[in-house]
Amino acid sequence: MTDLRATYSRGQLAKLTGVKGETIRYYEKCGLLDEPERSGGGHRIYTEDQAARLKFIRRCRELGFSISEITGLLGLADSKGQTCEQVRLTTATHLDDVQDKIKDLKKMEQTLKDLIDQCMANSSPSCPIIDVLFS
Amino acid sequence: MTDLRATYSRGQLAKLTGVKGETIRYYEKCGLLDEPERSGGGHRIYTEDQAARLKFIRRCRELGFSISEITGLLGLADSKGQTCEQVRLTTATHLDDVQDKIKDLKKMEQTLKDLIDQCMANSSPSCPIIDVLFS
DNA sequence: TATAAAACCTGTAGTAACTACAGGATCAAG
DNA sequence: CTTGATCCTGTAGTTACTACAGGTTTTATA
Repeated sequence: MTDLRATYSRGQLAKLTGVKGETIRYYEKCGLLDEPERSGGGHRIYTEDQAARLKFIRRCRELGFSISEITGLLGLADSKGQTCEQVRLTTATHLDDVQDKIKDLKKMEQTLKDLIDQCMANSSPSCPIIDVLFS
Repeated sequence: MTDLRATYSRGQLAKLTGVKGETIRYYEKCGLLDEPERSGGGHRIYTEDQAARLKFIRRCRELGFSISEITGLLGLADSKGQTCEQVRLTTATHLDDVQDKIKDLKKMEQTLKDLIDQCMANSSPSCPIIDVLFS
Protein backbone atom coordinates (compact mmCIF):
# COMPACT_ATOMS: atom_id res chain seq x y z
CA MET A 1 0.00 0.00 0.00
CA THR A 2 1.02 3.61 -0.50
CA ASP A 3 2.39 5.47 2.44
CA LEU A 4 -0.09 8.17 3.32
CA ARG A 5 2.64 10.03 5.20
CA ALA A 6 4.84 10.39 2.12
CA THR A 7 6.71 13.65 1.76
CA TYR A 8 8.12 15.43 -1.25
CA SER A 9 10.84 17.86 -2.12
CA ARG A 10 9.86 20.83 -4.24
CA GLY A 11 11.10 19.10 -7.38
CA GLN A 12 9.24 15.90 -6.56
CA LEU A 13 6.07 17.84 -5.90
CA ALA A 14 6.54 19.59 -9.21
CA LYS A 15 6.76 16.29 -11.03
CA LEU A 16 3.82 14.87 -9.11
CA THR A 17 1.48 17.78 -9.76
CA GLY A 18 2.68 19.15 -13.07
CA VAL A 19 3.25 22.57 -11.54
CA LYS A 20 6.72 24.00 -12.10
CA GLY A 21 9.02 24.37 -9.13
CA GLU A 22 9.30 28.11 -9.43
CA THR A 23 5.54 28.38 -9.67
CA ILE A 24 5.16 26.43 -6.43
CA ARG A 25 7.36 29.00 -4.75
CA TYR A 26 5.22 31.72 -6.29
CA TYR A 27 2.01 30.18 -4.97
CA GLU A 28 3.56 30.12 -1.52
CA LYS A 29 4.40 33.80 -1.77
CA CYS A 30 0.80 34.50 -2.88
CA GLY A 31 -0.56 32.68 0.13
CA LEU A 32 -2.19 29.93 -1.95
CA LEU A 33 0.06 27.35 -0.34
CA ASP A 34 1.00 27.34 3.31
CA GLU A 35 4.67 27.47 4.15
CA PRO A 36 5.82 23.87 4.35
CA GLU A 37 8.11 22.24 6.85
CA ARG A 38 11.81 22.59 6.20
CA SER A 39 14.70 20.17 6.34
CA GLY A 40 17.68 20.92 8.56
CA GLY A 41 19.30 22.64 5.63
CA GLY A 42 16.25 24.72 4.79
CA HIS A 43 14.77 22.71 1.93
CA ARG A 44 10.99 22.60 1.65
CA ILE A 45 9.26 19.34 2.57
CA TYR A 46 5.69 18.84 1.38
CA THR A 47 3.03 16.48 2.69
CA GLU A 48 0.32 14.56 0.85
CA ASP A 49 -2.23 17.14 1.96
CA GLN A 50 -0.23 19.93 0.43
CA ALA A 51 0.14 17.89 -2.74
CA ALA A 52 -3.64 17.48 -2.94
CA ARG A 53 -4.12 21.19 -2.42
CA LEU A 54 -1.66 21.99 -5.18
CA LYS A 55 -3.41 19.60 -7.56
CA PHE A 56 -6.66 21.39 -6.80
CA ILE A 57 -5.01 24.69 -7.59
CA ARG A 58 -3.66 23.36 -10.85
CA ARG A 59 -7.07 22.11 -11.95
CA CYS A 60 -8.63 25.44 -11.12
CA ARG A 61 -5.96 27.29 -13.10
CA GLU A 62 -6.59 24.99 -16.05
CA LEU A 63 -10.24 25.97 -15.82
CA GLY A 64 -9.24 29.61 -15.94
CA PHE A 65 -9.92 30.60 -12.35
CA SER A 66 -7.72 33.47 -11.22
CA ILE A 67 -5.46 33.22 -8.20
CA SER A 68 -7.84 35.28 -6.13
CA GLU A 69 -10.83 33.20 -7.20
CA ILE A 70 -8.91 30.10 -6.16
CA THR A 71 -8.10 31.71 -2.84
CA GLY A 72 -11.83 32.16 -2.40
CA LEU A 73 -12.66 28.60 -3.38
CA LEU A 74 -10.02 27.20 -1.04
CA GLY A 75 -11.38 29.35 1.76
CA LEU A 76 -14.82 27.90 1.12
CA ALA A 77 -13.41 24.39 0.94
CA ASP A 78 -11.67 24.87 4.28
CA SER A 79 -14.71 26.21 6.08
CA LYS A 80 -17.23 23.40 6.42
CA GLY A 81 -20.90 24.13 6.25
CA GLN A 82 -23.29 25.98 3.98
CA THR A 83 -20.69 26.69 1.30
CA CYS A 84 -21.87 24.59 -1.62
CA GLU A 85 -24.13 27.34 -2.86
CA GLN A 86 -21.30 29.86 -2.72
CA VAL A 87 -18.98 27.57 -4.63
CA ARG A 88 -21.65 27.07 -7.27
CA LEU A 89 -22.08 30.83 -7.51
CA THR A 90 -18.38 31.48 -7.97
CA THR A 91 -18.29 28.79 -10.61
CA ALA A 92 -21.34 30.16 -12.40
CA THR A 93 -19.89 33.67 -12.43
CA HIS A 94 -16.70 32.30 -13.84
CA LEU A 95 -18.65 30.39 -16.47
CA ASP A 96 -20.24 33.66 -17.54
CA ASP A 97 -16.80 35.22 -17.93
CA VAL A 98 -15.63 32.31 -20.02
CA GLN A 99 -18.70 32.51 -22.24
CA ASP A 100 -18.16 36.23 -22.75
CA LYS A 101 -14.59 35.59 -23.78
CA ILE A 102 -15.72 32.95 -26.26
CA LYS A 103 -18.18 35.40 -27.77
CA ASP A 104 -15.49 38.06 -28.19
CA LEU A 105 -13.05 35.64 -29.72
CA LYS A 106 -15.65 34.39 -32.18
CA LYS A 107 -16.27 37.93 -33.33
CA MET A 108 -12.54 38.35 -33.81
CA GLU A 109 -12.39 35.06 -35.63
CA GLN A 110 -15.05 36.10 -38.11
CA THR A 111 -13.42 39.45 -38.78
CA LEU A 112 -10.03 37.87 -39.32
CA LYS A 113 -11.58 35.32 -41.69
CA ASP A 114 -13.28 38.10 -43.63
CA LEU A 115 -10.01 39.99 -43.94
CA ILE A 116 -8.22 36.92 -45.24
CA ASP A 117 -11.02 36.22 -47.71
CA GLN A 118 -10.77 39.73 -49.07
CA CYS A 119 -7.06 39.27 -49.38
CA MET A 120 -7.46 36.04 -51.36
CA ALA A 121 -9.81 37.69 -53.84
CA ASN A 122 -7.42 40.55 -54.32
CA SER A 123 -5.40 41.37 -57.41
CA SER A 124 -4.54 45.01 -56.87
CA PRO A 125 -1.05 46.01 -55.76
CA SER A 126 -2.16 47.27 -52.33
CA CYS A 127 -3.06 45.05 -49.41
CA PRO A 128 -6.75 44.94 -48.57
CA ILE A 129 -6.14 43.95 -44.97
CA ILE A 130 -4.06 47.03 -44.35
CA ASP A 131 -6.47 49.14 -46.36
CA VAL A 132 -9.49 48.03 -44.39
CA LEU A 133 -7.82 48.50 -41.03
CA PHE A 134 -6.25 51.82 -42.02
CA SER A 135 -9.45 53.75 -42.70
CA MET B 1 -14.91 71.09 -45.36
CA THR B 2 -12.70 69.40 -42.81
CA ASP B 3 -9.23 70.76 -42.42
CA LEU B 4 -6.86 67.98 -43.42
CA ARG B 5 -4.08 69.71 -41.51
CA ALA B 6 -5.98 69.52 -38.23
CA THR B 7 -3.91 68.87 -35.15
CA TYR B 8 -4.80 67.38 -31.80
CA SER B 9 -3.64 67.49 -28.24
CA ARG B 10 -3.15 64.18 -26.51
CA GLY B 11 -6.55 64.42 -24.88
CA GLN B 12 -8.25 65.29 -28.14
CA LEU B 13 -6.56 62.40 -29.87
CA ALA B 14 -7.71 60.13 -27.07
CA LYS B 15 -11.31 61.21 -27.57
CA LEU B 16 -11.03 60.90 -31.35
CA THR B 17 -9.57 57.41 -31.36
CA GLY B 18 -10.96 55.87 -28.21
CA VAL B 19 -7.46 55.16 -26.92
CA LYS B 20 -6.75 56.47 -23.45
CA GLY B 21 -4.26 59.29 -23.06
CA GLU B 22 -1.87 57.30 -20.93
CA THR B 23 -2.00 54.46 -23.42
CA ILE B 24 -1.02 56.84 -26.22
CA ARG B 25 2.06 57.77 -24.25
CA TYR B 26 2.75 54.07 -23.75
CA TYR B 27 2.49 53.37 -27.47
CA GLU B 28 5.01 56.12 -28.07
CA LYS B 29 7.42 54.56 -25.59
CA CYS B 30 6.97 51.19 -27.35
CA GLY B 31 7.82 52.72 -30.69
CA LEU B 32 4.35 52.07 -32.13
CA LEU B 33 3.80 55.81 -32.51
CA ASP B 34 6.47 58.25 -33.62
CA GLU B 35 7.31 61.09 -31.31
CA PRO B 36 4.98 63.94 -32.26
CA GLU B 37 5.75 67.62 -32.59
CA ARG B 38 5.66 69.63 -29.41
CA SER B 39 4.20 72.99 -28.48
CA GLY B 40 6.43 75.73 -27.07
CA GLY B 41 5.59 74.44 -23.60
CA GLY B 42 6.30 70.82 -24.44
CA HIS B 43 2.79 69.47 -25.04
CA ARG B 44 2.39 66.84 -27.75
CA ILE B 45 0.72 67.89 -31.01
CA TYR B 46 -0.63 65.15 -33.26
CA THR B 47 -1.43 65.26 -36.97
CA GLU B 48 -4.19 63.54 -38.94
CA ASP B 49 -1.70 60.93 -40.13
CA GLN B 50 -0.79 60.02 -36.61
CA ALA B 51 -4.46 59.85 -35.73
CA ALA B 52 -5.04 57.39 -38.59
CA ARG B 53 -2.11 55.29 -37.45
CA LEU B 54 -3.46 55.18 -33.92
CA LYS B 55 -6.89 54.14 -35.15
CA PHE B 56 -5.24 51.31 -37.04
CA ILE B 57 -3.45 50.25 -33.89
CA ARG B 58 -6.68 50.32 -31.92
CA ARG B 59 -8.47 48.12 -34.48
CA CYS B 60 -5.62 45.66 -34.43
CA ARG B 61 -5.68 45.51 -30.64
CA GLU B 62 -9.43 44.90 -30.74
CA LEU B 63 -8.70 41.97 -33.03
CA GLY B 64 -6.25 40.64 -30.50
CA PHE B 65 -2.99 41.36 -32.30
CA SER B 66 -0.11 41.85 -29.88
CA ILE B 67 1.97 45.00 -29.84
CA SER B 68 4.81 43.25 -31.62
CA GLU B 69 2.48 41.83 -34.26
CA ILE B 70 1.17 45.33 -34.87
CA THR B 71 4.71 46.63 -35.12
CA GLY B 72 5.22 44.03 -37.83
CA LEU B 73 2.01 44.92 -39.65
CA LEU B 74 2.82 48.61 -39.55
CA GLY B 75 6.29 47.87 -40.88
CA LEU B 76 4.72 45.97 -43.76
CA ALA B 77 2.21 48.75 -44.34
CA ASP B 78 4.99 51.31 -44.48
CA SER B 79 7.13 49.35 -46.93
CA LYS B 80 5.35 49.32 -50.25
CA GLY B 81 5.63 46.32 -52.52
CA GLN B 82 5.22 42.57 -52.22
CA THR B 83 3.87 42.63 -48.67
CA CYS B 84 0.27 41.58 -49.09
CA GLU B 85 1.16 37.92 -48.82
CA GLN B 86 3.08 38.56 -45.62
CA VAL B 87 0.21 40.49 -44.10
CA ARG B 88 -2.13 37.66 -45.01
CA LEU B 89 0.25 35.19 -43.38
CA THR B 90 0.50 37.16 -40.15
CA THR B 91 -3.27 37.42 -40.08
CA ALA B 92 -3.73 33.70 -40.76
CA THR B 93 -1.29 32.76 -38.01
CA HIS B 94 -3.14 35.04 -35.66
CA LEU B 95 -6.43 33.47 -36.72
CA ASP B 96 -5.04 30.07 -35.76
CA ASP B 97 -4.12 31.39 -32.32
CA VAL B 98 -7.59 32.78 -31.85
CA GLN B 99 -9.17 29.49 -32.90
CA ASP B 100 -6.98 27.58 -30.47
CA LYS B 101 -8.04 29.87 -27.68
CA ILE B 102 -11.70 29.34 -28.57
CA LYS B 103 -11.20 25.59 -28.45
CA ASP B 104 -9.60 25.77 -25.00
CA LEU B 105 -12.30 28.01 -23.65
CA LYS B 106 -15.04 25.73 -24.94
CA LYS B 107 -13.48 22.81 -23.13
CA MET B 108 -13.41 24.94 -19.98
CA GLU B 109 -17.01 25.95 -20.55
CA GLN B 110 -18.19 22.36 -20.78
CA THR B 111 -16.31 21.33 -17.66
CA LEU B 112 -17.68 24.25 -15.69
CA LYS B 113 -21.20 23.44 -16.88
CA ASP B 114 -20.77 19.83 -15.82
CA LEU B 115 -19.58 20.89 -12.39
CA ILE B 116 -22.56 23.17 -11.93
CA ASP B 117 -24.95 20.44 -13.07
CA GLN B 118 -23.50 18.05 -10.53
CA CYS B 119 -23.94 20.69 -7.90
CA MET B 120 -27.60 21.23 -8.78
CA ALA B 121 -28.33 17.52 -8.47
CA ASN B 122 -26.62 17.36 -5.13
CA SER B 123 -28.24 16.74 -1.78
CA SER B 124 -25.29 15.63 0.31
CA PRO B 125 -23.70 17.99 2.82
CA SER B 126 -20.38 18.24 0.96
CA CYS B 127 -19.81 20.29 -2.19
CA PRO B 128 -19.40 18.21 -5.33
CA ILE B 129 -17.43 20.92 -7.13
CA ILE B 130 -14.82 20.99 -4.42
CA ASP B 131 -14.91 17.21 -4.17
CA VAL B 132 -14.32 16.69 -7.87
CA LEU B 133 -11.52 19.22 -8.07
CA PHE B 134 -9.91 18.03 -4.84
CA SER B 135 -9.19 14.46 -5.85
C1' DT C 1 -5.59 90.73 -18.05
C1' DA C 2 -5.66 87.95 -14.03
C1' DT C 3 -6.77 83.90 -12.10
C1' DA C 4 -8.23 79.32 -11.66
C1' DA C 5 -9.29 74.98 -13.42
C1' DA C 6 -8.24 71.68 -16.73
C1' DA C 7 -5.04 69.37 -19.19
C1' DC C 8 -0.49 68.26 -19.79
C1' DC C 9 4.50 66.95 -18.55
C1' DT C 10 8.10 63.26 -16.64
C1' DG C 11 9.26 59.36 -14.31
C1' DT C 12 8.18 55.62 -11.51
C1' DA C 13 5.54 51.87 -9.64
C1' DG C 14 1.72 48.75 -9.66
C1' DT C 15 -1.29 45.01 -12.01
C1' DA C 16 -1.55 39.17 -13.18
C1' DA C 17 0.73 35.07 -13.16
C1' DC C 18 4.35 33.61 -13.78
C1' DT C 19 9.55 32.86 -15.62
C1' DA C 20 14.42 33.41 -15.34
C1' DC C 21 18.35 34.42 -13.61
C1' DA C 22 22.69 35.01 -10.07
C1' DG C 23 25.33 33.39 -6.57
C1' DG C 24 25.52 30.36 -3.17
C1' DA C 25 24.10 26.17 0.09
C1' DT C 26 22.48 21.39 0.60
C1' DC C 27 21.32 16.81 -0.69
C1' DA C 28 21.78 12.07 -2.69
C1' DA C 29 24.38 8.74 -5.17
C1' DG C 30 28.44 6.34 -6.02
C1' DC D 1 34.04 12.05 0.23
C1' DT D 2 33.31 14.04 -3.87
C1' DT D 3 30.47 15.65 -7.40
C1' DG D 4 26.49 16.80 -9.76
C1' DA D 5 21.73 17.59 -9.07
C1' DT D 6 18.69 20.06 -6.61
C1' DC D 7 17.54 23.60 -3.63
C1' DC D 8 17.83 28.31 -1.33
C1' DT D 9 16.88 33.70 -1.52
C1' DG D 10 16.05 37.74 -3.73
C1' DT D 11 15.48 40.37 -7.68
C1' DA D 12 14.25 41.53 -12.38
C1' DG D 13 11.88 40.60 -16.68
C1' DT D 14 7.49 39.52 -19.32
C1' DT D 15 2.61 42.01 -21.55
C1' DA D 16 -0.21 45.86 -22.11
C1' DC D 17 -1.45 48.89 -19.80
C1' DT D 18 -3.01 51.97 -15.50
C1' DA D 19 -2.19 55.08 -11.76
C1' DC D 20 -0.03 58.01 -9.24
C1' DA D 21 3.11 62.34 -7.53
C1' DG D 22 4.65 66.64 -8.08
C1' DG D 23 5.15 70.13 -11.16
C1' DT D 24 4.20 73.08 -15.71
C1' DT D 25 1.27 74.81 -19.48
C1' DT D 26 -2.97 75.89 -21.63
C1' DT D 27 -7.51 77.41 -21.77
C1' DA D 28 -11.66 79.39 -20.18
C1' DT D 29 -13.91 82.62 -17.48
C1' DA D 30 -14.51 87.00 -15.03
